[in-house]
Amino acid sequence: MTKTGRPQRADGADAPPSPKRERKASRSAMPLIFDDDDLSEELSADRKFNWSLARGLEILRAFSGGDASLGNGELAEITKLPKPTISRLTYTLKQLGYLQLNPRSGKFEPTPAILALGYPVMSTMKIRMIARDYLQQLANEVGLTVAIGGRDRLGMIYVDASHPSTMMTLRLDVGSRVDIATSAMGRSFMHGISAPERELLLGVIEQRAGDGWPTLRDAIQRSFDEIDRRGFCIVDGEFQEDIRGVGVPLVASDGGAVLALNAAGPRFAATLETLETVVGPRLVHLSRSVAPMLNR
Amino acid sequence: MTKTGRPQRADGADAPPSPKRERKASRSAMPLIFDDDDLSEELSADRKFNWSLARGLEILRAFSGGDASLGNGELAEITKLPKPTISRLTYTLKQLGYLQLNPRSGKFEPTPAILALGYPVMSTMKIRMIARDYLQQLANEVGLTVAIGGRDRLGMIYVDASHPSTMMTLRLDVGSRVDIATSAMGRSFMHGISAPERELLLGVIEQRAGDGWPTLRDAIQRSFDEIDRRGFCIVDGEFQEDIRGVGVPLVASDGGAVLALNAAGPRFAATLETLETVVGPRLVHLSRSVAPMLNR
DNA sequence: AAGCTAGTTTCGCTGGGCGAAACATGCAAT
DNA sequence: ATTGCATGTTTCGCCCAGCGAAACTAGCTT
Repeated sequence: MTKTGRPQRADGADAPPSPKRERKASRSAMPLIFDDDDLSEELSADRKFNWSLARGLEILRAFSGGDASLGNGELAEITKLPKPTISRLTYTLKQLGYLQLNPRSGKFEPTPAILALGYPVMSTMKIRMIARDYLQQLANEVGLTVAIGGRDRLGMIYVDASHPSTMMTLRLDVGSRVDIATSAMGRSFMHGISAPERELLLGVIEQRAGDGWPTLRDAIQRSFDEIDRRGFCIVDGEFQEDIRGVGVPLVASDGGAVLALNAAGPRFAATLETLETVVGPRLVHLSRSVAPMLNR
Repeated sequence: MTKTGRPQRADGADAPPSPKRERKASRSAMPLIFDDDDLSEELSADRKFNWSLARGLEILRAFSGGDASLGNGELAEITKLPKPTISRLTYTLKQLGYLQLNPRSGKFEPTPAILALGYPVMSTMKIRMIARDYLQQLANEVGLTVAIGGRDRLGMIYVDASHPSTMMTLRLDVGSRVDIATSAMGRSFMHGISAPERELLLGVIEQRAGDGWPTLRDAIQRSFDEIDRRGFCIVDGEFQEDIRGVGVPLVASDGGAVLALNAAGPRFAATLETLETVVGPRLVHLSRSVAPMLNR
């Protein structure tokens, strides 16, 4: 506290008109961006870190909250940034074509231009070329969504997803995000990374879990054990009520990229037994066959 | 020129050690970002525009050039920004998880986290929910890739794409970019927007086309005429040798969002006659059926 | 007309961001 | 080793781009 970001306009006295609110930490503290993060803060006072860029990107992320369009006020609310700052950053993003102003509502909405940013990720991931057809085939056979995901903060992002032709609901597509701690995919990913990285992640997850940590920790541990034992883990209803899924780590043979595979769907789409006896082993097999091709 | 961005460290004389290179325009001029753009510059001296954010995003865009990974030097090359600036911005993007350093090559590569930025676009576009099945059905029937696209600078970005089950090559997926001036989709889009917007765009395209403009202009005009006459246009080999496609504007009945549909593939996948008699009319029909549902 | 909500603009301050230059590092060729 | 080159990072001091409190404007609602 005490260390305010920028002072208000100069005046005679120290703080004449507005000593009222506590003045939330600004600039130097910046807890906001990493509300949901890991390696987290103490970028503060980092001469190399560019906050303007970080803040602008945080605005784009704000739309992941589920609202199709957001006004400057709402964005200020979500990001905890002061209104004039939001105003300028949204203006910039609009000029660059990443946001457009919906004239009817006076709110901003993200534009297709943003998708262009993600395209390099998709197009250069060898794994997508390699595994595409297998994913689709497996999805059709088992009647579940089969996906590949990589980590983003405390979530897993689908980089590829195949839906069975029958499934019309639960369309989690490329770019979808599932929780790293309570999903089969997330736990499989954590199993695949190095011990130090894993500890770091678990530390942040613990912090965020609060009281629920002991339960969550045990559940995660059980998933790890499952993977040790038979290569895959099953999570039933933890990530989302009525959703169950199987996860498998996907680690390049040379230790390069770490990803994870999953197959998931609504409970009625698969019995636990099917997941154990059919889907799990199939996923493990898939992971084993494509892992060697991941090497750089 | 002459107006340099920032002076170098203070010294006695005006420019003692390095009056060699011309000092390329910086900061105020900033032609670089909009090399490929439209509404373009003269954001210079705009108190509301945040350059740090713009530059950072430009770095992410640089990966669209086709290189899977880029070093700071290459990025400096591409974006025309000075090396220390690149260094700091890539550092920031790395900290935020959008870039990762490939330890083997020492270069940066984009991460799945970037896909999370685009997800809101995809998930909130009603059109995708509505048109998905139609696209897939049409794709299978005509054996071509069928897609919906929106504009990004001077390109069209696929916001949804369905491939026929038979097509393994030419997988232009979500996030793909095709030229606005030489593709059926791009021309259809231009046909759909308001006259002033269209003129603005054509102005920029003209500039960029240089000598080729008269030819290009006529070709675009012919496409517009086709759309006037029968609702769709066919472009054969202009965007890319050996690719042909059909485009149709997709305009919300209330004049809201403007998008475009296309069906495209390698020449052997469809005769011009098929495009004219079958694919074109089908696309027009599709556009008409979904347009009313686009209203906000 | 008064109140309220949402967003923009003003304004003066200042520290965050900047780039030239120096430094570090890695790899080849001599 | 030494030199040379290429790539990337750090330093350093300058200064203006970006900042936020406060004032203002525009739209609604009461």
